[in-house]
Amino acid sequence: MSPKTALGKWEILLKAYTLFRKQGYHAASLSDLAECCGIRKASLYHYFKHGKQQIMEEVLKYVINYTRERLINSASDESRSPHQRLHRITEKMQKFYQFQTGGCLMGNILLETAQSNKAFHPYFEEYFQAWEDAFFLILQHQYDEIKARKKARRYVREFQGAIMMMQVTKNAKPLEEFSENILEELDE
Amino acid sequence: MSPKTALGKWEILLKAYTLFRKQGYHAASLSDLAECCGIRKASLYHYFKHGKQQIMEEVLKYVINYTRERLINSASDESRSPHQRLHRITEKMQKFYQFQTGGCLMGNILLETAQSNKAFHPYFEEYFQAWEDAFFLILQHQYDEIKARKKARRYVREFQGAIMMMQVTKNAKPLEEFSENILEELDE
DNA sequence: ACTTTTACCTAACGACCGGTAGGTAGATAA
DNA sequence: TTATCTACCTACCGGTCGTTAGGTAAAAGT
Repeated sequence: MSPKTALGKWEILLKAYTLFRKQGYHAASLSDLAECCGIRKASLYHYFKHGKQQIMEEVLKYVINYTRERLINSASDESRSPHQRLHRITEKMQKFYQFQTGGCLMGNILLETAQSNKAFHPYFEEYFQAWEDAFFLILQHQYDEIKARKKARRYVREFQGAIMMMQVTKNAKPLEEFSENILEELDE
Repeated sequence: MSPKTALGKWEILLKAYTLFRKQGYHAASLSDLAECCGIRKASLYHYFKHGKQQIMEEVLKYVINYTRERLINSASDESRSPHQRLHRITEKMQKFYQFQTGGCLMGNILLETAQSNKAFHPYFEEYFQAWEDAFFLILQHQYDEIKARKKARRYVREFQGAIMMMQVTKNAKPLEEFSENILEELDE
């Protein structure tokens, strides 16, 4: 099916993820992407017939899946206590975002394109809803429905704010402080 | 000094503020800016000899000053109680960001350029520090120094997260919920 | 063996980017 | 009155953008 050195859609998507996360949607060019994939710009259209926007959309889908399967999943681990689950999830977040130069792709692209590209909007909704649901799953055992929802939304706000502040402080302290903070709170 | 219809640096800066806030740094072009100022692109260089980056920097300075003077200032009003001050500040935030299509310029440009343009970084540091200091001023009377600082940093995270979430929900609820939340908390 | 498909390539397109050179009409200063 | 300065202008630069057309060699299917 493929010639010897076939690169595959997957590897391009991974490179695109990193590039878009660091550079943003507009500043990351298809030439840049092609170069760091070791192919020519026009070849990108073999895998992505609809160009840059399609690549971005597929990266957004990938991030949603990855987040669900690798970051958020421990929220529904019924064999552990709420505190254990929250601890596990903050641990994963810290490990993940510690090395993601440029922070959270979803937050970055959201703020860059929200006013100009409505095509991306459904992905943002799904992503942040997934985080809210994850926190809600943990909190619903300790609080009533309304209070748990409210707290979950607050966690999402603070989580994204923390990743934003990491771009200012240039270290992981904002996310650490967020983690400590919500773990303490659950003990009260 | 000026010909009849002189436009002035100030009006250009205001238009640039709105354009950069809505479109972002890279997507907002100098042609766009010139057009919505009613002048030609090259004329922008009369006021801003160093081009786009200088315009952005002066917008960042303007936002810092505006924020200090119009939004944050009530934090140091010694004639009011901490609760009154916090109420006043959240009120102003809501009135301001309700109509700022595209959210917070500082947050938007921070996430878009943090990895590629170090020239803007000092402005981001100053801006977010100003917010933290404002919250700290209010909180220092109720809590010890360390706890007040921690809480102030948390408010900044949640505040920025709330404005980000406004881009997802397309309404002002995240910021409202944040305001309710910190006001309740101060009463405890 | 022959055909089709895959995974690339080279070359070029028009549009637009930020930025520069140099001019000009009108207001101001001497 | 004359000289200077201000606030624009037209015209253009090289470069890069996303995108398209059309080719090619090798692998896969029949």
